[in-house]
Formats: sequence, structure tokens, C-alpha cells
Amino acid sequence: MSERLIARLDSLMALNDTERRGMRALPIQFRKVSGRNTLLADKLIDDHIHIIDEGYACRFRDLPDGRRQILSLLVPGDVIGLRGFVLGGLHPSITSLSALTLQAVPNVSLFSLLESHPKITRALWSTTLVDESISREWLVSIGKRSAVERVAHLLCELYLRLQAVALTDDNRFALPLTQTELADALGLSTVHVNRTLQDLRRNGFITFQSGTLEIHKFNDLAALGMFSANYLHIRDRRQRNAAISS
Amino acid sequence: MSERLIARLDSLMALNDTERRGMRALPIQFRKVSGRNTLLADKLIDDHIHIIDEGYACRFRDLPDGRRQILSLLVPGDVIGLRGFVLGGLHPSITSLSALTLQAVPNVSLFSLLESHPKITRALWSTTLVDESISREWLVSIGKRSAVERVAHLLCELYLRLQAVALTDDNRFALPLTQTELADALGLSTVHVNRTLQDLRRNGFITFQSGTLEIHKFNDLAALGMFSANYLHIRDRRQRNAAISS
DNA sequence: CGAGAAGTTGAAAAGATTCAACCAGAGTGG
DNA sequence: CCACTCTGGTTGAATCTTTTCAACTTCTCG
Repeated sequence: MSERLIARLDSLMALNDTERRGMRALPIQFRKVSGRNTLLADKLIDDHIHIIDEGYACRFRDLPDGRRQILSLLVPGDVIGLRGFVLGGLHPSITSLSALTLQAVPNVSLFSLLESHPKITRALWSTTLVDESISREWLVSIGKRSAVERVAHLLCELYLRLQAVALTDDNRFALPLTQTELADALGLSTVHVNRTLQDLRRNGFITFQSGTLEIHKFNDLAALGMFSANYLHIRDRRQRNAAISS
Repeated sequence: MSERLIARLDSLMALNDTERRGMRALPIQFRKVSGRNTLLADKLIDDHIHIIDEGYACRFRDLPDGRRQILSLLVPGDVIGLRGFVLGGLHPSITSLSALTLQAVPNVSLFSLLESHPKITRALWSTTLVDESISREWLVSIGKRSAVERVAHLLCELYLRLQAVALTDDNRFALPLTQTELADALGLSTVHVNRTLQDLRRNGFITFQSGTLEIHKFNDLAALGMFSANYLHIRDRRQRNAAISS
């Protein structure tokens, strides 16, 4: 009974009762990952997909010479392991960025559910397409945006993603990333991220201390980062209700 | 009877005869796009997905201030429009990089085929996952690789992708991109791409003239770009045969 | 042959990185 | 309870890669 996942899929594809029931019937096992920087390799090779229930994680790639690129940030509601489920092959490396609670669903159970529920399949497919959408937006950031723009853009993205799963409080949210991790996500050096964050603070856009980020002027920050939310495919409450009642 | 698409899906998921028949029964319409730099917007809003039969195209994003980032290069066998098919919403901008022949399949026909063929669904899903895989690799390139490494990496990628659809001839293949377009794909300036290509030529890695690229020392180029092919999910002929006979 | 697009070159400037040192805070052990 | 250590954050200066600008060349094609 992974309500997180049901909510996520529902927001993408508006499930009906049969489909919800099918989802609720999936066997779920909760798994805990204790601290930061724990590789999830062992969890990922055992034929389960995982939904993040609490905490943050990231996919990353290490280059032979030690450089690291963070490929995506994973927040509650995000699904891990669909690539392996569908395509097979190697998992990208994933590591926790905080303590995590995961919901594990056996691949076989999911497989048979999908056999008979094309709409759930499309909903899950959608989650991977949203992931790709985000990857592409990161490509734009890293490829064409300046340092300040990049940071601004990422913070806006995270704010909306977390808001969608009700993890923002006013304009604040938990952001337990070190500046080094931000740098690896943004394709910048740690030092430069540091200076860029100072810039944003000095100009009153954000407060960022002890793992909490507060955005003071979202619209200005969004303008600065040339941020436009549609690539996240988050339906606001109005749209979602409309979809459900139709 | 889109053999291109069947071959593509088969290489990802090994279809059986029923599934092939289903695919062949899809109504296909061939469409031509005459030259370079033609936007495909009109083709994409009319409820068809398209498979590239011949020619090159790319997805891109323009920023408000005129900067452009190319998000992916599309070669024969690649599918366009699955995001819209599954998720709805806006298409990313796509433009031709050469004359194109497209195979158009009506969304409705595909939709009903997928309702009853979960494996075809998973195969199509796979194509979007491979796209994402490539996006992520580009993220690594743009985020962490130097200019030479990036160029080397991209050329290796293209070589293998085109080889997979039998469009390489020896170590040569058609690469009808301008240096400006390469720059937009790689997150570099045109000038710098120019100098980088000269570097690669001077060191005997490649020849690149009149739209044809020749790679003289693939392994060296791959080493230079820290290229490793698995993210492309191209099965070589041996693996494919094994999958079919199983 | 002429015009426009693409490629090439050099020099100056900008943005980001690197290096190295230093500071602040959290957690540990004596 | 306090020094001690470790991690993460901050600072300055030098350096490097890449960009920008502007001019010039070469190629392509009508």
C-alpha cells in the first residue's frame, strides 16, 4: 500500500478504482538507509524497484580520474530502478544524501500488475519521462546557463518538486546537500558554488543555513534562472481535481 | 510496415511473431522534410509519432536571450513524439539537420496496439529510457569533461549509434552538422569547437570534411573521451541472436 | 561570378578553477 | 568539560580554459 507511489502516478495519469486497488495489492517492504553517503547498490540488484518515502538521494557518475557528476536528485515520491526493471543492464550509481526510507516492490509483482494494466504502465513510463525532462533541463543549465543562473534554476526546481509532495513549509525546505554536492550536480567547482550562493544571499534571494533553504523572492529567483516550471509536469491542485472528476 | 521501428524494438526486447505482426499492421505514412533547419512543429502536433527513416534531426531548447542548447541528436531508427504520446504536454522543439524521411504512425493505432501488447509497450518504453541514458551521458560530458574530451566522446557515440543502424562505412559516416551546431550540442562556443576539431585532426584522430567524418583510431578517441559504450544499450549481433533463439 | 554561409585566426576579456590557507561547528574521547 | 579532529564552509590570489569580438578566408551554390 504505497500511497506515495499511488499519489505520484495518480497525479500523472488519474487512475481509477480498479487500478488503485491493483496498486494497493502490491506487496511493499519498507527499508531504511541510515545515513548520508551510503551507496544503494545492494538494494538495487535484488529485483525490486524502490520508491523514496523519506529523505534525499542522487544518481551519479564517477569518472576514472575522480571527477563526479550528479545526474539527478531524488526526492520522496521518486521511483528508483525502473530502468533496470524495463531495460535490464547496469544501474547507475545511487547514493543517499540523508537518511532514507524506501518502499521496495518486487519486480515480479509489478510485472504482473503491468501485464493487465496498461494505464499503470503508462503512468510509470511517465515518471521516467519526467526524469528525462529534468535531465534535459539540467543539460540546458550546465550547457548554457551561467553559474548564478544555474544555482537559481536548481533551487527553483527543488522548491517546486518538494512542494508537490508537501515537503515545503512556507518558502522553506530541507536541503541537506553540501556545497560540494551542489557543485557536482551543477557542473561547477565547490569554490564557485560558494561564491555564487553568497551572491544570492547578499542580494536577498535566499537564506541557506544548517540544511534549510529559504527562498525569499521566488519569482525573482525564477526570472534570474530563466526557470519555467512546465518541464516538471507537476499538475497543480486545480488541474488534478479536474482530471479526477472527468 | 515500419521495419526500422520493428528492428529497433526487436533489438531492445526480442519480439515474437504475434508482436511483429501487430507492428506490421500499424498504418504507416511516409513523410518528407526537405532541407536543413526545418522545424518539425507542424508534424508533431497532429497526433502521430514519427520514426526517422533517413536523415538527422535534433531536439533543442532556445533560451530567451538567444542561446541554444541541443538536447539530443536523432538518427534513423529514433522515435519522435513518445513523450507527447504518453505524457501529453508540449513537445520540445525539433529541427531537421538534413533532409528527412519520417514514418508517421497515428497515436490512436499505436495506443490500441499497446493496450494488448505489454511487451511492445516495454520495448517503446525502453527507447525512451535509452534516450534518457544518452541525456545523462551528455550531462557528464558537459558537466565534467573538457572540450576535447567532449568532442571525442560525442563522435564515438555517433559512430556507434550509426553503426547500429548500418549507416557507417568502414570508419566513416555522414555528419552533416555545422560547427555551430556541434557547439550548441556540446555546450561550447563555435570558435572553441573549431580549435578543438583542429586539435583532433592534427593528432590524427579524425578527418572531417564536407559532412563526412572519419575516425582513424576509434580506441584512442574513446580513451581520450573516456567513452564506454554500454549506456547506448546497443546489443551487438551475437547478443541479439542469442536473445532471439531463447 | 557573386553572395551568403561556414570555417579559421588572433587578441583581449571573462568566468570559472585551482591551490592553499584559514575558520566554524559538530562530534569524540580523554 | 574541554581540547582535538574532521568535515564543510570561506577567502584571496594566480592560473587556465573558454568565450567574445572582429576580421578574414574558404566553400557552396544559384
